[in-house]
Amino acid sequence: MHAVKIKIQITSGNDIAFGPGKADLLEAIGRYGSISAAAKSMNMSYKRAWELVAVMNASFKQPLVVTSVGGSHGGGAILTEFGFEVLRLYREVLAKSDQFVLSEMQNLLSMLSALPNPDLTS
Amino acid sequence: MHAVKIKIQITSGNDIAFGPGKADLLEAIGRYGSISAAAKSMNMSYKRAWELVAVMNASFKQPLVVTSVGGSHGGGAILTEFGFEVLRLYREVLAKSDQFVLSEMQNLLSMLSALPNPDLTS
DNA sequence: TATCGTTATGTTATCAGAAATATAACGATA
DNA sequence: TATCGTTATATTTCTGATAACATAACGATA
Repeated sequence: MHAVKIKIQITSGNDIAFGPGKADLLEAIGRYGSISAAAKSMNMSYKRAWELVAVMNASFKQPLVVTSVGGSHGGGAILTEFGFEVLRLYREVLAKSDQFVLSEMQNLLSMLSALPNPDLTS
Repeated sequence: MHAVKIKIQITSGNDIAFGPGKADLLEAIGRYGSISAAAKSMNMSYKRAWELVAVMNASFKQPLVVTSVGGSHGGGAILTEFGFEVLRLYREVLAKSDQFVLSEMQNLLSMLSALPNPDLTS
């Protein structure tokens, strides 16, 4: 029905150092140990995932993901301790912020019409 | 340099009842007394502005903007008391949230590399 | 009753960002 | 030393959101 969507991005210069998409990707990389598998799991192209990782790594003091190429399984990617910590902190701030914003938003929400508009995409 | 960008949208069913763009538009309509003048001031097309107004008005219990067509000056649009109040509340929540998020974000920000990446769009 | 600037709404064109495709390099292991 | 799945990267194609364009209706006022 009604919802409050909050999006928090950390920008660094011209590019987005971290945000919701990168957080999800990081989590998937942690789970699968591979950029390509992570990308596939969220059906994102490998190329895009690789680019996001590159920006992240370049934006922070330490790499969040380290990759290795070649080898019997072709290579892989692992989430560093640092990366894991960034993810944890981001998620934590997001959860707190969600709660904060939602509580602050109550009076505004009460001004919305009870029923949403009909969906016209048919 | 580094910044935290926070975006708060209120969704209602499938469409976005309110958000940063609509807030700016509302403010401009209040200032200019016309959708077309407001649109022009933020160089947005009249059509787009009109659509945003339509969604807003349909999403809330009362209209935020009332329009009149024809007449010596062609017509116009005014921000209702209700619309003004929605705008005020939204801006208030946004400011508070900005502050909250920024303070919660400090440790994460300290993990960013000091210098942003070079801009490659040249 | 002609004018004028605005609201209201449909149609077409454009373009940036994303997807799709292609290809090279890599190196453990069998 | 051939294989295989992955990283790494360039190029081409597609698409969906938006801009641009067009047009009708409206009505106070002069």
